[in-house]
Amino acid sequence: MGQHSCCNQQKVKRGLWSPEEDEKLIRYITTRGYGCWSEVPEKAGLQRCGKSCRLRWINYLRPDIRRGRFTPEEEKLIISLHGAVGNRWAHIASHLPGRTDNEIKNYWNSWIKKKIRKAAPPPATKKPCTNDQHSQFNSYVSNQIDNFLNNNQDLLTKPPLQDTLCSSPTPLFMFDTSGLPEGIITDGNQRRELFHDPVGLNSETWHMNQQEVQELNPTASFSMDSYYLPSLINLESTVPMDHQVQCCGVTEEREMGLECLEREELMNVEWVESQQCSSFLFWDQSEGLLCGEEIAPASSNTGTMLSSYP
DNA sequence: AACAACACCAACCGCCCATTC
DNA sequence: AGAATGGGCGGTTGGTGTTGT
Repeated sequence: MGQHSCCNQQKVKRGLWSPEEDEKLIRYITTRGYGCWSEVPEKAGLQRCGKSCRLRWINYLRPDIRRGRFTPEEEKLIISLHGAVGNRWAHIASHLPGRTDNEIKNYWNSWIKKKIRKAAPPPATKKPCTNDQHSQFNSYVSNQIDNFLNNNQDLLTKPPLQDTLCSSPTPLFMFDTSGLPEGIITDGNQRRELFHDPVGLNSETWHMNQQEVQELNPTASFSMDSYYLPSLINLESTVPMDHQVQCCGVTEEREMGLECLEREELMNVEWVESQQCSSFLFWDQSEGLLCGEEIAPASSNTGTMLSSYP
């Protein structure tokens, strides 16, 4: 297919938008709304392609855009979400009201570049990888862990957690959840994963999502009766004994989303500490990074740092 | 003060997918 | 059914501002 027809026109202007163009686009959108973007340029009197107009509006002009530096809370949320879903910028952006996918992507890329530049050579004891993809992915996850640790120094002073997180010889993998309907999946005899949209998270949302799951798959089952810390509950009851599960938390109180993952059995778990927390990263001995976030209400006294040893 | 290197980020590109014809 | 179209998304580029020498 190639380029969009709207962008084939020779007369379309490219490059930075002038204040006059912005004004035209704002005036048009605020009075007429946006339906068909390909019609916008002509009707708004702009020498741009519709796609360019759409991008300009979404990434810069719309009134609910939140500009300025990312707050530490936003940074941590991005880290968590990126750990859970990877480069799905639009998905991540949907969890940060007022932020655009482009902004988050730019932030992440410049941040990664910075980290890579600063990164030390990999330790010699690191398990060799079988292929380039594996290597790239391990490096990628290691960066995430590194970043998370850098941003949570105060939480990572406990030797067991710090040691196991930083020096684990285990190759890291992440479950591929792409292609699964957001909200959930269950497959009966393998691992079950539950996801639900954190936007506007509340018990109604949670129960509504359970209902949606049931509609999607009548065999789906739910072990929690509350949306509080379902991941921990499920991990504790479902990860196999010979698996190592670790969790580090973020104590900032904030509303966050939830990526919840269930495993069949979880034994031999040691709750290292109990304190309030709202964000977690989970590792599994064989699977690596499992998921990136968790939610806990301010009043919760559930545990935050979890580690277990085979 | 001048230049180079770096960092940031707006904008574009190209691909994919859903919808329409 | 299949081509055309439009919207959305992630990757990339290039201009500009900032920092370092």
